[in-house]
Amino acid sequence: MIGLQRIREDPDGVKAAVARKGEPTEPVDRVLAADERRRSLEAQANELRAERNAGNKELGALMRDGRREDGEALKARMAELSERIDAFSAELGQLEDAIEADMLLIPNLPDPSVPDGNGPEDNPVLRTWGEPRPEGDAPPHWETAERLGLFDLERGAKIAGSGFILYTGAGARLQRALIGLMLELAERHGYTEVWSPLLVNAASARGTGQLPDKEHQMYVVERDDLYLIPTAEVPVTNLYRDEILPADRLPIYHAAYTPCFRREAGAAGKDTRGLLRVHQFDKVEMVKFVHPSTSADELESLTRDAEEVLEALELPYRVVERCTADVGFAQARGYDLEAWSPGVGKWLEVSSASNYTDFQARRMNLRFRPAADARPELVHTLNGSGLGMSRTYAALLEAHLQPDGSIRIPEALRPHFGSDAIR
RNA sequence: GGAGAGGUCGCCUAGAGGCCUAUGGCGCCGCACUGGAAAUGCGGUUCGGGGAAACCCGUCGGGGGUUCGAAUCCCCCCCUCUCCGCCA
Repeated sequence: MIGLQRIREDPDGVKAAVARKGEPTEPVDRVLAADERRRSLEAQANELRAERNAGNKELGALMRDGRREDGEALKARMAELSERIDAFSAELGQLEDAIEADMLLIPNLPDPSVPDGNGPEDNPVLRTWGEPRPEGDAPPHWETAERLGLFDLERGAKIAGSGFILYTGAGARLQRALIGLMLELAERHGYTEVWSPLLVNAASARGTGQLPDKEHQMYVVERDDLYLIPTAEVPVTNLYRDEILPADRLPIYHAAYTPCFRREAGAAGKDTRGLLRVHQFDKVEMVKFVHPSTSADELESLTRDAEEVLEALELPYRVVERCTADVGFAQARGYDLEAWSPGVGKWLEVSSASNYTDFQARRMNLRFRPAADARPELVHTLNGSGLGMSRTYAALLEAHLQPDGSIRIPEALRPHFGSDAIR
């Protein structure tokens, strides 16, 4: 959610920013009108409430003094007053619900620096690292994985369905090694590890912005009103929901390894082979809670932290900035890290680092107190993958394939994997 | 899943239909005293909304209800603790 204040002060600026993201601006107009009406109604209702409070106080005194007749007369007047207040409250309640519903439709405003664009193809490439192998220099990862027995797609599908990967033997160990390395790097970069629930309640899903707009992406446990997390961002960002943090607690960095569950509804037919688009994948996520004045810099260092994972894995990658069409609904700005996949012939998105500014914090009512006697302010939240496992895994199988058919395990991964190659 | 006890302003706590405009303590902030501090004293200290301000309104886990009036009574839900059951 963005601030109502912002809409009041600069409705045209807000609408222009919303339009840059390709989102509808009608909710902004509706909020503006409803807010004005709400304030007028609230002022009137408050006046009546003040009158009732005073009257009831007087009534209490009359009853104590035993002046029953005066009391009964006042009581009748008060009953009428309450009826009028109820009528106001009912209308106010409706208005507030309408405002709330529209506010949830308004995206975070893109940072002015975000480049314009119509889709991912317009994301400018900021830098490239490493020496990408020529396309076709290695077979697609699913062929190598099958040859070396690293996963069993058919049995995974039998157990749960297509898109649920069963890793086997060295393939399973490689998965675990990657998780271990990523957590080690995150810890070295100052992130405190958390190990979180994999199901969240509706309030948490709403807090980070999965509800209401991304409900179709999540698996729902309807009976218990819980959601399987699509990313660790959801539980970890909600850690401090409804809290006021002392200023000296900031910045807070957390990292978490979790599986992620995504229905990928609407993506049928896209990237169906191998590990490119799956319903369950593993990920180490980094989450930051920071002072608003630092969030721009924090996004840069967060991105660097993710890049270092790719460098440790010796995987050539590039950094792109997401353009207006590709910046998420809740995000103000962000970068994608894409690892080169010579077998598939594509740059695979393995990490996404984003600044949510105060958008999630407002939804979550997550604040900090700048000074002991100051009013609370919203923190800024950021998150980035470090990294998403299945695509990283795919890139690794292709980038490190040796002429003899083995997979070279990069130096940094060896202590976690236990040997220097998969043969 | 069953039974019981609870949930009050950062923490502890009083509160049992109108003297609640929510008490007291701790902590915190300001001031005084001090060379500086401690101790002490005085004042302030939930969060949100409206207003230029004075001030007004809401807020006692959440939501409904009863009532002229609810922290207080009734109903539903959530959470915590204890015991029982089941179980890795």
